[in-house]
Amino acid sequence: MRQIKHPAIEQVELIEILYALADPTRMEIVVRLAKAGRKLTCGELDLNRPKSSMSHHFKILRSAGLVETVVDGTEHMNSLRLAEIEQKYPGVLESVLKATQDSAAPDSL
Amino acid sequence: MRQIKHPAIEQVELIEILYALADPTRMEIVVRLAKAGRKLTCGELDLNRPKSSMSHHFKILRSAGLVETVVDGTEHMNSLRLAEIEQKYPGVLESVLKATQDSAAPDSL
DNA sequence: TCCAATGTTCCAATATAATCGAACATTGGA
DNA sequence: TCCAATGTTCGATTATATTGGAACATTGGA
Repeated sequence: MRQIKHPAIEQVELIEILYALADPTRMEIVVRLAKAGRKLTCGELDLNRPKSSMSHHFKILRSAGLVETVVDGTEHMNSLRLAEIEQKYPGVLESVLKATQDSAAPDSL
Repeated sequence: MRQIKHPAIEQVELIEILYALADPTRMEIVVRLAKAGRKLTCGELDLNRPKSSMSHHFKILRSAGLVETVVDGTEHMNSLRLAEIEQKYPGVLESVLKATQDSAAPDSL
């Protein structure tokens, strides 16, 4: 397998995006990718879970169209398809990311 | 049971909202409530499913904080908690609703 | 060529969710 | 008081998702 297949933005479904985000592990991955603003390997995204579990979640994130993975040697570099998704579903992903920022350790709680 | 309990907006979790929306039946309910712009009974929202199934989905929509139900005689009037959710999670619900409008039977496909 | 590193795939086990018939609760009206 | 209407709850069944160990594939370097 040289490179990994991803759905074209045309066939990305809103409900699949919502489903993919509706899991704490996957949400965490998405949030970290957004914060990083650069491609991250699965290893860098370590969430203290077995490789097979992480791979499972990445598969769902990819098939939902949220994450793009490019193979680089033995590593897989992951990034958010933020711009594409914003264009097709304006505000959806951005508002979700914004909401996670706001609720994450605010000044006073 | 006189009236039904709902979570306060403070305890409404983003991930619960996403989970609740990530189901075709529930998404359909939410979209119809949004389009109606008024309170609807479960009956008016008929999606050709048994009462017990509908009740199950409404329970999830309520516990996620998306839907408010007030008892009126033998009927249960349902409405979207759009304003509250918009205030807590700006853009999330609105952008999702917008996305469903845009993709629903556009002029050319 | 051999090997370590990075992920994926396979598989089985467990957990969670959806479905829906039947019984139940509540209400308002005849 | 009885009954029909509207939903909820219960319980069982089925379907779908998550989890993680083990084996596998690919790559680059020693």
